[in-house]
Amino acid sequence: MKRQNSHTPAEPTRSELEILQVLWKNGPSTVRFVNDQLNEQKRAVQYTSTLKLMQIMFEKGLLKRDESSMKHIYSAATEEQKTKGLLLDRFVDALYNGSASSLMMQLLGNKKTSKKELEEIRELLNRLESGNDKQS
Amino acid sequence: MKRQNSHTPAEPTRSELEILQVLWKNGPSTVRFVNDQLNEQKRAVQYTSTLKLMQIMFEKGLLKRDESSMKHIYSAATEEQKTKGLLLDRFVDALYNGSASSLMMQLLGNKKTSKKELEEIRELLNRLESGNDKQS
DNA sequence: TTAAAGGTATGAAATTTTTCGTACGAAAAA
DNA sequence: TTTTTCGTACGAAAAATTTCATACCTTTAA
Repeated sequence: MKRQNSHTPAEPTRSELEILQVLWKNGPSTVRFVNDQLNEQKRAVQYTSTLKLMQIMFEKGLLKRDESSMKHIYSAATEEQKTKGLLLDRFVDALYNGSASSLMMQLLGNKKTSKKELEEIRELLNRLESGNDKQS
Repeated sequence: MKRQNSHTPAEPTRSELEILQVLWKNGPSTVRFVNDQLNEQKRAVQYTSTLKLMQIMFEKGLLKRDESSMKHIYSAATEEQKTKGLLLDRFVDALYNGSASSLMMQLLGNKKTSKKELEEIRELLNRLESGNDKQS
């Protein structure tokens, strides 16, 4: 039953991430709702498949749920930013040896980054550097 | 035997990516070499496991190989930048709805981006913007 | 009160990914 | 020549992920 190592936080799989996205976007929801969203926005999937997966995610600690009513209400156990940040870190480590700037090179090299996006990024940089200006 | 849809390019799995990294870094290599690298840098894994995976990757078209000698020499079928770029695109789409700047926000918000990296990114931005300075 | 609709729980099948054992051939060392 | 070493091929087990069928309970409508 090996599943979680405490030092390696929950790692949502692709399918699990889809469910998380629905919950992050729409807030606490029933399985029915999540399943409908998936079918509308992603692909055909059976109700019980979604149910089962969400139950598993609940067991893993990826989701919380309110069982007070018969219709359980599920919600993401962790904030969107936190989880995505974790995944991003993993991704950067796996592909770019942990170097954020390497990833940037790649990202900006990919044609489809607009001038507007570049400006947003620059502003972000400015804000960051003024925010921790103390020392080296 | 469904495996590839032609419109969805080969998607290396986590383990496959590790092997690709070794090949990208060191150039065409034998299974033995790749396996040694994995054991040194990643985790204990049996020779035949690496062999098998590399054979599968060869069948999938992820790797090429030179069979002229008894010791087959494997190499990555696609360039590092191309493959990583593809994975990055997928990643940005899946998590940030395709928005590079959203990803950046996240990335830079994560505490552990060093000052040095921030500078590198800034320089990169400067180079990019001077490189296409014409108009909005 | 019965039937229908809609919910959860659960076991298991189907896939995919990962790992390893065994067989066997070629080359190198004894 | 014989043995040992080092390689590939291959089947299949193990694990992880994803999907679905079935059972059964609760609520609502006939």
